[in-house]
Amino acid sequence: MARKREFDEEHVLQQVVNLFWQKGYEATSMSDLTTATGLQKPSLYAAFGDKQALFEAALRRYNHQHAQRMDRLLQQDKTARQSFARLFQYVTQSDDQHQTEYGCFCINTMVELAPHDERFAVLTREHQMYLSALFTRRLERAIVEKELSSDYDAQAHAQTLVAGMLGLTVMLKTNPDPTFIHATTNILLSSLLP
Amino acid sequence: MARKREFDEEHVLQQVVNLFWQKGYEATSMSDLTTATGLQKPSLYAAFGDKQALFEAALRRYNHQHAQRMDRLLQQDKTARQSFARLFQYVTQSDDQHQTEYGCFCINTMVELAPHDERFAVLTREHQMYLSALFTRRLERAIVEKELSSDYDAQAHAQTLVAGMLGLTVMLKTNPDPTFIHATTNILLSSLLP
DNA sequence: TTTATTTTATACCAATCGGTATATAATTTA
DNA sequence: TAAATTATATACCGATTGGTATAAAATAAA
Repeated sequence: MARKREFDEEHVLQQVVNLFWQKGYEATSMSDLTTATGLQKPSLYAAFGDKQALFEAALRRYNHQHAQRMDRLLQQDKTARQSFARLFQYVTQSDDQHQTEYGCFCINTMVELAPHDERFAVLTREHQMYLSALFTRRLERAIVEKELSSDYDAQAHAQTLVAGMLGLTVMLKTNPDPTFIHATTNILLSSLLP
Repeated sequence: MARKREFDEEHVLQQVVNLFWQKGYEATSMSDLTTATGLQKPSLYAAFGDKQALFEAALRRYNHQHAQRMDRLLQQDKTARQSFARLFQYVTQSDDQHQTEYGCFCINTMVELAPHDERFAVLTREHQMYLSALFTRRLERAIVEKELSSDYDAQAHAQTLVAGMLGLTVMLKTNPDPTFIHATTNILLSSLLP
């Protein structure tokens, strides 16, 4: 055979995620990516394809990790109310610098690319649907456990919680008064998880 | 004096709004703007300054018009419930092609520029605060008119409605199943305007 | 009409964009 | 060790980026 790769694809891809997450697609140049990863352009192109393919690989990786994180957050507490309180707490006051500074990579892509590229519309929509399914499952469990009444529409409320999380995430980008975020979170939780 | 301008600044600026609204800041080139407006670059630079100043002028124009439209929508119906139903209807099913295709120019800017440019963070935050104030006023009127109970927290609910509208607007960019949008809208209205 | 002033149009600038051809360095199989 | 194969590094490509110098065209006041 031949020479071995000198870099770890997973590690490099994570650095690509962080950069696209922070700056978006258009504002990130291939030069930015070479300096961030330490690789030269031919290595990046050989390993991932062109800029768009690289972005897509990064987004897929992010979505996978993000979904896992959301699921984990929802399983930590006994009640759905506590679970979603923890989830909104994570979204609005995470220690993770990327989460608070740059929001959600998938949401950023929904705004920047989904309206102009059907492939990214599909990719981001599927992630939202997946989150919605996670939320629904958690709410259905709460119905079984008698936390919520049996006529509670788990799916509709799950979708609304996703939309609320989405709105809060975008709102955070303008550095609003924390009381705004607090009040909104409290109303969402108390109104949607009665 | 001297020669007169051959173009109408307001008309040109509206075309600039439409282009930045559709494509965002980075993806819109000065060449795109000259072809869309019919002006040459020196004319654009003389009238509005550089690309960033032109974008800011466009966003200010949009925000002004958007705020007026939101206020008008909220005054058309007798009840707050009907008013916000009409507002969400406008956001999710407007005839206006720009509204449905490209969402909200201000929200797009919150995602693309606010995290990296404090000036746009301020500009977009102030618009959200203004909308929140409009919503609050409408809800307070509903309290006076006995539609809502006197212990209803108008401001907190207004902020939550803004966040919900924001989330729905971003969600729409992925072309989700209309039943998703319908369900979310209904839950938001029934939960936040009891 | 002359003069002063401003807008317009053309052409151009260095810098950067995404992407690649080429050649050298490295490593494995034979 | 020799041959084959692959990754790397350098250098480069045409196209486009935001922005401007220059000069012609047009219009006002004198």
